[in-house]
Amino acid sequence: MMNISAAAKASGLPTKTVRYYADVDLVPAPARTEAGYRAYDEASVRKLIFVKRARDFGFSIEECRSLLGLYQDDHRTSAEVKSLAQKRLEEIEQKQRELQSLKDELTRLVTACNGDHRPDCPIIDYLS
Amino acid sequence: MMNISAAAKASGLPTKTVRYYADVDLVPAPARTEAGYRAYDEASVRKLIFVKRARDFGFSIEECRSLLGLYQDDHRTSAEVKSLAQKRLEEIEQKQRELQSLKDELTRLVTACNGDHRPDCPIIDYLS
DNA sequence: CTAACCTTTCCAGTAACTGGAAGGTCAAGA
DNA sequence: TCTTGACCTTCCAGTTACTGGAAAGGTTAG
Repeated sequence: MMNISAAAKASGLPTKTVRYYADVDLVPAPARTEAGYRAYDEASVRKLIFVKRARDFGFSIEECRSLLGLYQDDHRTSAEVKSLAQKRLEEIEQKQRELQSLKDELTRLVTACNGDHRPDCPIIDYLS
Repeated sequence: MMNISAAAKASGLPTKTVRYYADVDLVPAPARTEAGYRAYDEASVRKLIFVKRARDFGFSIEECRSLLGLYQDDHRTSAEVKSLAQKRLEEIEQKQRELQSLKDELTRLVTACNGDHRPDCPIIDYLS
């Protein structure tokens, strides 16, 4: 059993975040010491690491909750997991398309702008 | 002079958002009626439209505040505006790189996953 | 024993709204 | 004139996923 900062270090998360995950019941501490300190075991640390990876992939806390449920469920099917990952992939692709058209438009404006000391600016003109 | 819902319609923003922009002093209502209703003129509506465009471009409220300052300043230089736009462009490019590597990794996992009724799942394995 | 460092809970703040409640205003129709 | 419905106002709370800080208590090394 380790205390919260050891669990945080082992999972690569800030202590505050580990406490937060316990608060929202995503990865609760499996036990408390006499003094009320959270005590984490190996299994919980693995869950913290799992959640950190999933968060880095952009899964929301609620999606992490689902994934964690599947992670702990020996009877899960890979189809269930794949479906969540595919949903996330589509979100990423949608975001990419949005960013690209944004970038194209902004690039055109930046290119058209002299960027000198004069007040004439196609960017401002476009926004107006 | 028009009331808030007319200004909202003219700018394409929700009424709540127009009120919010007034609250945070981004685009204040230029006047009030006797009854306390916000009264918007043409100039303010133009500012609302300007802010909406800039927000659609992903500029933050604080960046909009700067842009609006430049928009209203006849002595601005196009260099000032261009610099803000370029900063935003770099942020977009950074986000694009992050999304791409995320997508690559997630795509590999999704491809490797059978997505069938069996519990074996490379996605879960990877996250663990 | 004390200093340093750990832990706890709770409260507030972040960005940019959004929803809702309670209550005042206004224009049109019976 | 009264009422109905669509406006408007302010204020409070909630959203996401933490993060910072305060106050108070626990633990450990010297």
